[in-house]
Formats: sequence, C-alpha cells, structure tokens
Amino acid sequence: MFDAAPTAAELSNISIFRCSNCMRAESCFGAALDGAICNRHGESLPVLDIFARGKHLYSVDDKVEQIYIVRSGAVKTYHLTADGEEQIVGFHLPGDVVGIDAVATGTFQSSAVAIAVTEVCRLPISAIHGRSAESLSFRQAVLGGVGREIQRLHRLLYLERCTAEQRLAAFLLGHARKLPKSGGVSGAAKMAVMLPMSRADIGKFLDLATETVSRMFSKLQSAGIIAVHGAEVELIDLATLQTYASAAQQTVSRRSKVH
Amino acid sequence: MFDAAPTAAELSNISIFRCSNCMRAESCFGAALDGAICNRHGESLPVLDIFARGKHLYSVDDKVEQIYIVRSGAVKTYHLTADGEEQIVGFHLPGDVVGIDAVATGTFQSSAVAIAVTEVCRLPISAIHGRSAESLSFRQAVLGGVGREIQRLHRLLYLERCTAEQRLAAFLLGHARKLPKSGGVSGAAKMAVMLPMSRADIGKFLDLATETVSRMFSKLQSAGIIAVHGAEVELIDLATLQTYASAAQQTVSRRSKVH
DNA sequence: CGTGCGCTTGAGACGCGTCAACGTGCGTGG
DNA sequence: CCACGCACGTTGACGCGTCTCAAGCGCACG
Repeated sequence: MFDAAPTAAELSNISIFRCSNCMRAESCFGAALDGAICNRHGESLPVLDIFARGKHLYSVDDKVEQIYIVRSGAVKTYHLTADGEEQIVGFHLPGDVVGIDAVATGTFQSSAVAIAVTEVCRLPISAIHGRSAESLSFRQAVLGGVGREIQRLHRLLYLERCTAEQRLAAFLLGHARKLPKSGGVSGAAKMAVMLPMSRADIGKFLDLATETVSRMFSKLQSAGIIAVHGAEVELIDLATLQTYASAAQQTVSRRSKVH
Repeated sequence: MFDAAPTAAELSNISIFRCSNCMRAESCFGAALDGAICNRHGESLPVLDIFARGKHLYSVDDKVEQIYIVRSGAVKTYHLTADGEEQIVGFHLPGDVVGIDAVATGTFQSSAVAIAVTEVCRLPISAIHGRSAESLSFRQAVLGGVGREIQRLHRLLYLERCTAEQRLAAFLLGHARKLPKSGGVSGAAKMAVMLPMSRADIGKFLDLATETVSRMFSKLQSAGIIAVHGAEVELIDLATLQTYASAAQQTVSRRSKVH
C-alpha cells in the first residue's frame, strides 16, 4: 500500500502545483520560497515530483541543487560504510525535510532513496540562499531547519547507547509522535502506526541485527505493550512504552535490564 | 601540564585582546566579528576569557548569549542521560568552536566544561546574527561552521557502530589530524599526541567502559602500533592504525575481527 | 504451484560490561 | 619525613546482551 503506482492524474498535477494552494503551506519550511518573491530571482518555484520505490532523490557525491520536502510516502537517508554496509541515518515521512544538512555543508552527507512511492517538493538551493539574503525570518527558518537536524542527530546518538528494547521502543514512539492529529503520546493511551520500512531497515537504522529487531517486536508484543500486524503496529500501552524508551530511573548501566 | 594556573600576565591581556592581533585570525571563524564592524552594532568584540579545569562554559539550560573558540586547553561537551550518566559528545581543542549548534537551534544542545585550564574567545550571538544580515561571506562562514558540526555528528554516529578497537584507533587518529603542523596522517609515519582527557572521559565519548578503553590501549600497544605513556600516546604505525580505524575491507560484520 | 523474499524463532558464540583486586602517583596531615 | 587516602589506570574472571548461523513459515509473484 505504500507503493501504488502514481496515477496519470497525480502526474499531471505536478506542473500546476503552487505552495499557495498547499494545505500544508503555513507549517511548511519551503512555502516562503513560493510566489513572486522567487520569480524575482528568476528561480523556479518549489516543484512537485514523484519518486518510485527504490529511486534515489540524491546520492552522496551529487551536486547540491535542491533539497526536498516529503508530501507522501517515505524516504530513507543512509551512508555506505567502507565495507559496503548500509547505515541508515534517518527516515523521512510526510512533512519532513530531506537534505537540509546540505544547505549548511554544501554537500550531501548521505544518500536518499524512496522506500515507497513518494511525492516531494523540490526546493532549489539557489532560491534558499537568495531568499536568505533578503529576509531575516527566512534566515531564521533555514537555521531552524538545520538546528532541528542537529537535534535529531543528538537524539540518534543517544538512542544508539541504549539496549535493543529501548531503541525499538523509542523508535516506535518517535513515529507515533510524527503522526498527524494525535499530537503524539499526549493523546490517547493507544494508537496505531504504519511502518513503511522493512525490519532490515529498522535494524540498519537502530544498529541492530534484523533478527534482534524481530525478537524485540515479539518481546514487546508478548508483554502486551504493542500488537504487531506486519507493517502495522498497534501501540497499546503508550505509558509503559515511554518508560522503556527513556532509559529513565533505576539502572546505572546501559546493559542493565529495564525490566 | 594541562592545568597550570593562569598567570597574572595572561589575565591582564584579556582586556586588550583583539582579533587583529591574533595569530590565528586568518583561519578563525570569529575574526570577521572584530573591529569597527562590530562596534557599529554596539556589540562587544570577541573577548578573551580563561576557565579553570572543571568550570562550565555553559549548561544545557543556559540562555545562549555567546559561543566560544578554544585558544588553549580543552573543553568537553556532554549530555546527562535520564539516569544521570554523562554522555560526552565532543572534545574541543585549540582552534575548535564550542556551541556552534546553538546558533542554529537557539538553545545549547549540551553542556560544556573545561577539562584543563582553557583560554577561549567569546563570540556574542547577537554579533553573529547582526553580521549575518549584512555579509554574504559571513553567512556562509556561519553555515559552514554549523555544517562542520553536522559532519562531525555523522562521523560520530559512524564511529559508534564500530568495535572497541576501531573506535579507539579512530579516536587517536582524529586527534592526530587536529594537531598543528603534521597535517595529520599524511605526514610522517609516526607522531605523538597528548590526550587531555581521562580514560573515563574517552569511554564516555566512545561509549565504552573505562576498563575496555584501557584494555584497547594495551592491545594496540602490545601489537606495536602505539606506545602509551600516561596521557601521551605515540602513534608508531599510523598506516596500520588507519586500517584498524576504517573498518575497511574484508569483514561484513561489525562484530567480526579486523585482525 | 514452485521460487524467492521478508519475517520469525532457536542455538551457540563472542564482545564488552560488571565486579573486583591491585599498582602507581599525588596531595594532605601527622 | 613517612603514613595515609584517594583518584586514576590496569588487569583478570565471569556474565549478559546481541550477533551469527541455520531452519522454518507465510505470502507475493511469475
């Protein structure tokens, strides 16, 4: 269900897409690039585009010409280690910016590939820099975007120092928080998330073997905290999941059991 | 030797310090803040300051009023985990910027403490933002600084997925690269580094137990690759150290031995 | 209806953490 | 001056968490 082929209607909409028509505009990082302001610089507007599952948005060596905002679908960003292993550094769901680090570094720090059919808005780098020159609030928006990326990396760094169980719990909660509506854990005590990525990808993100990911899913399920139905996972006891995720209280050591 | 008390002469120099007199000026991120340009904004110049060992430059909750450049000594930045453990996310040696992430995020992502007597330049955040409004090249310098921080975090993320031996090898090489002159590994096949931090701090940085850090030092030493003399470590065989560090060739698995 | 891929589960191996003991160097107080 | 404490580093023995290897299951697809 994450990779239905784009319809002709969807594709025909690409050319006429405008931020001003976008329901996400007021919360969107790229909206400030739209309209006359961009045209003044002779830059193209944010452009809608569709990537099939497995297609790259960019690779590490690519020239940085644009960054992306996910409108639907899902994207993973990853490095290849010296021995050819894939190390996933981020999953990007609708609303997320992909490649913001390139605005600061000038080069892509990772490769990005669609893991489902994915609609994106492309934001030309030149427009971002042009707009930065003239608008304080836009500069702040760019810095804020980069800042959130830094915070994300800090959280990830922290995550990697937890046990397998804690990592998976935090991962699930992280996805729950991103979901529209619910406002995250503060909502109901129960909710469902769809995971567009494979178990192997979750492992490469959390630095766990696929088998360990699977085992932890089973463990959380038999503890009654989640219910697994393939790609869909019900988070039954969000409060307990939370305590698992925040290595919190008792233990001094990363290796000690939370339970 | 890393924590000799600041002399009266050193302290008296603080007030008259100017970037234009600084031997590091041409390569310094903050130099562009100095001089008439800053005064025009009514901002203070970069100010020299000295922190005793154990003194905090800032803590996570602090209001962001300035960031720092290390002139001598050493600083570590760290988080406290929910269970009170210290997680070190960076060591900052002379020439390094401390707190650049706060420019992007608006808040300090970590706390910073001197681990030796440390001279720093303080760069007022307000001057940074003021200067950004008027200078393209300064905006690029700021973005570049933030970008390097992102790259650093990416490398760190990668490091944490290696074996203890690889982590320590990479850590040592990282310090070697920072050293003046040598230009890093490209120089001679042999060099010495002073490590201003304790074994425990190295462990909290690399996510290893102190005992494991110690064991890996011993292991690399008995392999003839390094020679340990307390805080001073001779890197005898940089080439081999390099192969240890870059999980490189053969093995597919993080767990497999490099040797 | 086979073939392959993703997911799960089990058994054994291994890296690293924990606990504990010991040595060394340094500062303090007798 | 030496006795002592204490912080730090090193080394050994052992346990635990996760990886590896392997087998088996369900489901999509040719």
